[in-house]
Amino acid sequence: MSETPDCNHDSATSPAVSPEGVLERAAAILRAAGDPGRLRLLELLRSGERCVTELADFTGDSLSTISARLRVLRSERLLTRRRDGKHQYYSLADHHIDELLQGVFEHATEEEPR
Amino acid sequence: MSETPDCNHDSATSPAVSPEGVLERAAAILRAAGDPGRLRLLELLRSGERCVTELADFTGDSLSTISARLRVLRSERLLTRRRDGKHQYYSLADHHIDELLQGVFEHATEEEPR
DNA sequence: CCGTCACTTGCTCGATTGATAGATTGTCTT
DNA sequence: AAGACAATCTATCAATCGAGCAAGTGACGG
Repeated sequence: MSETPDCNHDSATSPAVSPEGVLERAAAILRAAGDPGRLRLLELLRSGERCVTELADFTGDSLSTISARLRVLRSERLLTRRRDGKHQYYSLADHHIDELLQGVFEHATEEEPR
Repeated sequence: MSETPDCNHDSATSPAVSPEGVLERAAAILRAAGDPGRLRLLELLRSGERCVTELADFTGDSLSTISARLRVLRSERLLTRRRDGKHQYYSLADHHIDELLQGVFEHATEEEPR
């Protein structure tokens, strides 16, 4: 039973690892952003707050589709919203999100052009 | 047909938007990283290259599960691998990935303790 | 208060995903 | 060349996801 693995990674010592909760949280954020439809919304919101109808106009998708996407993003706290009369104005939750988007887009841009 | 939406976002002018390809690429990266199992692997690899068996040991998952996760990450070019004898050593594809992970974990850590 | 505009929610359906077992390939060691 | 070990591949299954439609809610405007 006692394994003596052939593979001698000389007790390479476990690297520090995030607690389970943080990991789940981080994964949830990434997954929420990891859909083209939702990512487009995040990108649009980088330039400031927008209401649902505006976003639907930009993307050409139905109101209810946009609303559903926004709900996912908001449930992972990537977005906040604010009501003004009939309108709900959505915006990025904080500057971390903005930086994250910046980073991903840079990376995607520079390896894409091939 | 000509709509005069009640909503007067005074021609808020379309924000600049990434070309479709970049958006898809960015979403694919995020989606690949957006799974707790895969994200854990990425995190482990931040401290240097590891072989599949090592990773399986750390996480407690089966070899074939780890291999499948690594495949997804590699197919999105978040990882590279290098063979050395019987072993395949995986590592992060570049420093952008490392920075991205850093960013996400910071964000997840600071809002988690709620 | 009644209608309209701006969204949101509930539901169903087809598509994608992730885990797992088992067969297979590749690389030493002898 | 045979056997053992490392890793990958294939096929299957359940679970989750995203789109779209239809019905529901909330805030004005008359």
